[in-house]
Amino acid sequence: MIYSTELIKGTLKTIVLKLLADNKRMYGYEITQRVKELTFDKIQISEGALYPTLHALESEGLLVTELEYIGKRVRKYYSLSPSGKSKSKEKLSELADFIETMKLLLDLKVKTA
Amino acid sequence: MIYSTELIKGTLKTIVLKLLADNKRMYGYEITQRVKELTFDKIQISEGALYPTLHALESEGLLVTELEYIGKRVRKYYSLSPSGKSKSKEKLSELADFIETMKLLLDLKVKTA
DNA sequence: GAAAATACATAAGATTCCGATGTATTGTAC
DNA sequence: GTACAATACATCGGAATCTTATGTATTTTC
Repeated sequence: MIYSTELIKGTLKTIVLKLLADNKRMYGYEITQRVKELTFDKIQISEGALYPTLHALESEGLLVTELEYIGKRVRKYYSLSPSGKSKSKEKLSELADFIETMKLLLDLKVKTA
Repeated sequence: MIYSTELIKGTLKTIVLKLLADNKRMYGYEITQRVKELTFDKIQISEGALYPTLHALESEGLLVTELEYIGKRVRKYYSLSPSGKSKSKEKLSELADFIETMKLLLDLKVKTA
């Protein structure tokens, strides 16, 4: 199944913040691949969506960056700032709560972990 | 908790289709109130979002309407067309699947029903 | 050495929602 | 009996966010 794109909207920031909370630092391309992996290709983040989002999170002060050279190629690592860490927790609990609400609202059968 | 608006994006059509699948027919204002009720005020659908969505679903052939007069006031009832019924099921299972995927991706602790 | 993968980025356009505004009727509280 | 809240429809400008396409360049793989 491939999700209709509108469904994924609004969750991208939360996904990015969560991945960075778990992984100390990641670079953009790595994030797209990790999400693809973890979701068995069901969610594929386009670069046109990801990079603007990363830049936005950075300018909000939630992410900090460091450049690294792999050979001649630049790689830009992102990691959470202190405020990014608390924002990450905030966003995650919001999403968890939202999912609970949607389950109630829609009578969804969601399997237990 | 009030959800950040971006989180709700992309689920409105599914919510509407599900409510109509359960309730035979509903009118716009009723939908906003029902959602508010069912979610304990956590999700409040604005009219500026709902009415265009209803019109869109109607022009896609998923909904049919009938006008009714309550005193002098017009009320527009929406109900699912045959294709609306199958679309409703489709959208619901997609959302259920998406929620599963998000749980995996984000390690969310979601309570059992 | 050609193609695929890695790795960044921007930009035009589409979609979708928010917030405000508009109109009108009906119910309620004082 | 009248002001206010609730009911009930609707549209519109603007904001936000994503899609698709494009661009540049390096590195790996076949």
